Amino acid sequence: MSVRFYNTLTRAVEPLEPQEEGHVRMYTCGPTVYDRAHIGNFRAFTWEDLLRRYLKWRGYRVTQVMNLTDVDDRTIQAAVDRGVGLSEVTAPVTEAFFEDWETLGLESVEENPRATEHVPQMIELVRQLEERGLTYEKDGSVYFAIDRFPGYGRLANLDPESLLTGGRVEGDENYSKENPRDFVLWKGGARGHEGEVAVWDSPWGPGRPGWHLECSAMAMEYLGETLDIHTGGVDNIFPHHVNEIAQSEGATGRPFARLWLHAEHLLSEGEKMSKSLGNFYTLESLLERGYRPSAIRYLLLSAHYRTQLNFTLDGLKDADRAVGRLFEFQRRIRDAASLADRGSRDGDLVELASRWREAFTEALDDDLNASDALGVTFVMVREANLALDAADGAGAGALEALEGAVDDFDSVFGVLDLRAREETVDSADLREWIEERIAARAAARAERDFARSDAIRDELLEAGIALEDGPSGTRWKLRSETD
RNA sequence: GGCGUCGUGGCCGAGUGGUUAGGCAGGGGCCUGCAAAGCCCCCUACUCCGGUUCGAAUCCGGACGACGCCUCCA
Repeated sequence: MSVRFYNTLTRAVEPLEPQEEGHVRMYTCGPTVYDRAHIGNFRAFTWEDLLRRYLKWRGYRVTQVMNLTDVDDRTIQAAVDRGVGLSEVTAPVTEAFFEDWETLGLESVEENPRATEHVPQMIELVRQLEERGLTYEKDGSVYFAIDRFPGYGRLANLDPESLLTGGRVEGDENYSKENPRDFVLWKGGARGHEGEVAVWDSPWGPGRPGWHLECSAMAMEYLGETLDIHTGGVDNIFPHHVNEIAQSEGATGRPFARLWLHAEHLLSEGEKMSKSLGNFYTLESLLERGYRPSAIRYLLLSAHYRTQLNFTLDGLKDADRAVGRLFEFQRRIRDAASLADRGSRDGDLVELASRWREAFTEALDDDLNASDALGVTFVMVREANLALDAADGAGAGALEALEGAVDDFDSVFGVLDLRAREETVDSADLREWIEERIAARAAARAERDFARSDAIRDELLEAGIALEDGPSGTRWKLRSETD
């Protein structure tokens, strides 16, 4: 079986069929950099990272583009409110965004184009739409006439005729549309303070691009007229993606994207996590509370991307323990690998690793079923632990196979790598002190002076270091602050 | 009102016709100077009411409930 996904456009699961054999061109709706992203925003980005990593693991070359929307109503408003230029608002937010990105172990994508650096491409796109007679101009603004684009709203399963009969009809009251359902491509003029922070020349006079336009222009600039995959959150389906389709296909006459993938929301206190409801956590705030990036990443990935995931601090603790179990397993395999070959069950374990790989692939091939993939991984962990517990457990071949399985797992999920980073103590002085204390304790234990031994253990614990005595000596690790 | 998703054991969360999901918590055991950590074992659920079927958490109908979108939104 091949890799397949639920396509919002057709409401069916379809195989991935890149236009170019083995090369997936993917566009991801990125952040509007007006304010720090919250963990709900990062659910989508983390899922997209899983998608990217999985496609690569499956042997595809991936070219992924994720935009940065650095001009829109909110960024302009923030700049005007603070009396500064647009970039003074967007630059620090963008920087913080990529810090969080890095913290969650998200891979860099091939291109991160900024809207403000692609205004000429957007203007060109509007010109093409104009040539095709899909637009009209009014008071220096250009609008897309949805009546002239057959199939408008198909992605959202919307009937154009009934659009806006029940919802908000007012829309953007600063602009005068022929049809309230039309959307603006180019916002003309320099009304109020807007002109001070965001204005470009255009064939229709000074103004700025409308929302939606940057994604169409930049996606086609870097990936061509037809994308293999377009991703985003479900709240982008309408109007954003519907309008992207209208703009792009209106201009090129060709399908804009073959597969439309949408991530469901993170819930907080039973409702969509959002800035407006105030029920959100930023990554920073979670780290301040002592939660670890590996746990956050794991929790975000542990539910299927098309189901709403209720985000709780208790859930984060559970996730931290689950990552710990995997991390311990990896450590066990690596420690065992350094011991003498003693195995007689290599065949079984090599076969276990191979069965795991098959089940893992099957799960993720099926619309990126991460929960299922985690399930089969934990089954492998249990079975392998069981075999390793046996006296004649595993030899070099088996350990290599298991280590390979864990590496494969993490090249897709990326949580063990984060955990390893978290467990690292950078200070050489501190490491030296810990080793010295452990040696002192070992000496005390050798003399069976357990009072002194326990005092040293308590001393280290006080310093945030937990000791673990094992068959091959004493190991130490950092205590999780949420323990 | 229109469109859509969903209701699984203490919690989280897969599964779409018959066979163990999985994680966390909880209980028991092994290991240990004692611990901790780790490992193993146990814990068998599917909102309700009808229907189809030899058999339904899974399909169909209905009820109730939750969440989202309907031009700020990952």
